[in-house]
Amino acid sequence: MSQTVDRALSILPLLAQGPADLGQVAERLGVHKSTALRLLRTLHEHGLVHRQQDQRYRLGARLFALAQEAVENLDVRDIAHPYLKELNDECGHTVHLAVREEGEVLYIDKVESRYPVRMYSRIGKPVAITVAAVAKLLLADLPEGERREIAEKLEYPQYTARSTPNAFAFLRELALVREQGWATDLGGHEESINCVGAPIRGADGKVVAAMSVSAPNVVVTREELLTLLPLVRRTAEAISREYSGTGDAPRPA
Amino acid sequence: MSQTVDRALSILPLLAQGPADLGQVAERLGVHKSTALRLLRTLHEHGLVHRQQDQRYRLGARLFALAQEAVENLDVRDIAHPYLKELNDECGHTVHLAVREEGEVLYIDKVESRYPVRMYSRIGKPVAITVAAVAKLLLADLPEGERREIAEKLEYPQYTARSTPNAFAFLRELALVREQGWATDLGGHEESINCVGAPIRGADGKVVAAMSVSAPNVVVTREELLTLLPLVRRTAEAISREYSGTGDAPRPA
DNA sequence: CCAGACGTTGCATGTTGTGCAACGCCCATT
DNA sequence: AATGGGCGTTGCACAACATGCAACGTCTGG
Repeated sequence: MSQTVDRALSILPLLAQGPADLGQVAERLGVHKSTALRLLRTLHEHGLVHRQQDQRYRLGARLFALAQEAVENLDVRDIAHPYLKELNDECGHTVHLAVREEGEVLYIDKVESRYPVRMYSRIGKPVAITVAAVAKLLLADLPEGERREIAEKLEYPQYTARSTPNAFAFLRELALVREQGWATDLGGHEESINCVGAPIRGADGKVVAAMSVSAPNVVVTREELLTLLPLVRRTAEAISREYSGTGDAPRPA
Repeated sequence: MSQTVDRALSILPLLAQGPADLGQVAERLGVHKSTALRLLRTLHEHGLVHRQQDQRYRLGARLFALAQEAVENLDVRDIAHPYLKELNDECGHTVHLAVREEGEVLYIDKVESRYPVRMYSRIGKPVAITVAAVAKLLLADLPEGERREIAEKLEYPQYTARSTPNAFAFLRELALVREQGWATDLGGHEESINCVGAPIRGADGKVVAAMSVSAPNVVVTREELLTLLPLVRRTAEAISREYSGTGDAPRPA
């Protein structure tokens, strides 16, 4: 919509492919050299473009700094919340959002069930890392070495008969979760409570958070809860798209 | 230099701090809302800016993609070569450049000594990973878990009496290298050859390559070679700056 | 020593970006 | 249900600003 800016921005993908000199930039933009020069100068002043000693232009460090700063200031919670609420509207159960922090997995958001029977959890509280669906999702994304290291250092409390018994079983579970792209906790923490969860990924494909839907047996059976899996996964994917800044105009309805 | 582009680019750092709506952008730019709108639209079309469902603007995925593409298409060798040549001009010894690739460390550039006595090495050839200064530099930057894993899988050929004897010694050496920011190989590969090396880092601070200066005892003693350390380190830092696109107008002389 | 290529500068032209004012929309308030 | 305010959006007249041209300076290679 703005010709000047449009031209200037067109330089960036061009330089991303590799260094180029003024003449090449001008030619590929279809403008006069002096025009290209002024655009490059402006980009340069903002640090988006760097001039190497052979006088050619390259993308500059500022671009990386901006990308990094943007990621740091991005709050998954802000972005995810409306989606979690919507999911809760549709299924009625408790919805959790969790992240990994310093070797623990913490709940950072929660939308309460509309059913009278609720499960115990608190925002900011570490989750039962060896059994919770969100914990499995977050750990499953780590490289194999780290997974093993963590799994071996953990304790495996037997909350119920279905709790993950040991590191070996946990690692096998993580491998499964990693492959299938979703996770469950079927009575592993409290005998009567089941969860299904899915991962939320950032622009680089790494898992940055995990969400899950939890419900007690008295409300829905294990099988009924599992029918929600497609919905949960779709929601997680929508949050991922929004979080990573991919795909525009989400649900213009 | 170009007002329109200047204004448009000023939006980016602003959005890096967090999402903002049209009014906020216009105000902080000091322009009319309609102007800000057109700038944002242009940025949006190029994918640098993303609109979330609450209508606010954020930095978009394209920014990350650009940064990533730029890094992938950056060739350390291209950038480093003139510096290596210059270093060789100043000290006369053989200069090497190496990178890590698939668990090996490979020489990717070399400037030959001007002295008649030369050391054996070939571009593209894997280096003696347990003793070479460049190998130590590249491995020392890895996270501790990976260092240990690699060290334990390596073999430790006793090229000379000074070769690294085993994984334990190697890990201790890597820790030292990591801490001091430079590395040596004092007769560990060939009894009569010594090297001093320094790391080359990318925009994110990670070591992307390593360089070293090598010379046989018959030309300079160990101690004399070590006096070159500051020069080697300064050169590596200059390459790092250039490679990461930091700091402008390198050596306008 | 000269020719060519490249980056750079100043300037006159008119294209293009600008601010204004008015509109439409959605949400919150009464 | 009605109303007001906030926000994003649009069309337009004006002139500011980006544009291309031509000329200059510099460096490199023949």
